[in-house]
Amino acid sequence: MRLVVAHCTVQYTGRLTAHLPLAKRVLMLKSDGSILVHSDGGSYKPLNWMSPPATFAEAEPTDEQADTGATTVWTVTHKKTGDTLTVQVHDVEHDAEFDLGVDPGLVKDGVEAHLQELLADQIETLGEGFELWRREYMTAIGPVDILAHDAEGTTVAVEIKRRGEIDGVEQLTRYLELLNRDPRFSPVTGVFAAQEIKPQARTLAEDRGIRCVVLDYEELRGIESNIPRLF
Amino acid sequence: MRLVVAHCTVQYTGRLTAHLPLAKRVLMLKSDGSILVHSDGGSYKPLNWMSPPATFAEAEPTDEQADTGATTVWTVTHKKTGDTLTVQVHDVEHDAEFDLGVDPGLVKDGVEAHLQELLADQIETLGEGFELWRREYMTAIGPVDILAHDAEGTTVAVEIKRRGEIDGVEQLTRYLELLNRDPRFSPVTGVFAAQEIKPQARTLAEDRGIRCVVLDYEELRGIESNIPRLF
DNA sequence: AATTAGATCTCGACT
DNA sequence: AGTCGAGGTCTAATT
Repeated sequence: MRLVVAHCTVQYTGRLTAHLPLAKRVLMLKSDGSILVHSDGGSYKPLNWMSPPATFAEAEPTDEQADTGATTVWTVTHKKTGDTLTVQVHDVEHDAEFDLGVDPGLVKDGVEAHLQELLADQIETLGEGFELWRREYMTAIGPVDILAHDAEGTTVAVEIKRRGEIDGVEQLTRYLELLNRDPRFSPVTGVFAAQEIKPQARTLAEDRGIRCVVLDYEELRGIESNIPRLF
Repeated sequence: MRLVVAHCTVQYTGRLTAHLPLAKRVLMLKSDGSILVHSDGGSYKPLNWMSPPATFAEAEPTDEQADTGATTVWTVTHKKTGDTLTVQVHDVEHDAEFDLGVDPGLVKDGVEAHLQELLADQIETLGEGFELWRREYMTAIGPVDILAHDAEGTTVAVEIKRRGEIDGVEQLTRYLELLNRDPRFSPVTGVFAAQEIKPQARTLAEDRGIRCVVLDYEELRGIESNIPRLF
């Protein structure tokens, strides 16, 4: 991994052709030959880049390039498609190399799936007398997270999100419409359960007669962990 | 823009929760409060990040954090969603700040659009007696790049790409099916024109009776530039 | 290896 | 400000 801060121009030729005018930028050269060109703004997407596998070549500028102020020219070529990125490096402010090793990588803590598991195991969180009926009940328009029965025996469809937003309410609404057209289930009531429910989503849900329940992840997990398990 | 190379752990909480175990990584802190966490591999997408607008805060580690080796703890919070990224910085190998200024930004050289212009102006490139009829002819499924008539007066639909691949042939095929169902046009023949045509795309096109034409951008532009223009 | 669907998508255009 | 569509998409999972 090499980090360079320098004035540079960049030219890309591949699926499209594009160029960056002369300006000071950060150039990140990875050991697989790939390169990222970042400015001090934007999101995580670089201004320009070359993805791996790629070859990196450093060369003296041509007379013409030297006349414009280039001191070095990098040519990065994609090994499969032949796409090229040409960086004309002008004055260099910083140039350093680091050995990072292989990264252990990102671990995603599947909170939504875990919430569903925990709530299914502790369905009485939604009210006394609740009984779990199905998890991931498949319908024509997708799986309903949880189907349960309340104390009166009425079917309850539960949609679980980590963060409850409007699209989650819409999703549950579609399930409810479908299930309510089926005499085997009708009438079906809805519960929108999330760790956090946005005001807009709550308003929409309650306006549609859907109950909102804020889940306490730590509490659900805490209760769970106190229950001895055999495996 | 601040560049740090350090051993660190990272925790993200927002739409999902995820963490990165202890390892040496590059941390790019932009002046809008955003941060990118890169390893020496992968593509341009960081292992973890926080997009702007965000606030950056640096604090002493708690005793517990210090016990695991953390020397500083960064908390990056998204100003609108409240998503947080927590970086526990352990030993620092490199830490430098740079003033990059505002980047002039990427300029896309619209080669496909330009190719279309040039070919429309020189439609006889496709054969003697060809005459341009329409550019960007709008249909229910999208615009056909060029509609022309050949020497016999038959309608010809032209699809132009910088790089001719299978999806381009599929696109042209859909246009041809549609146009051939319309008695005003039928019969319509197809021309797939590109600077470079992949073998698979050529095979598919010719199998469907679509003619392939490789365009020479420099030549088209050269001829064009020799024609005097008034504006 | 090729295909498909999701993404903390990002990004621009348009309403 | 939201919505829609495309991307040099990238990424992981599946065939």
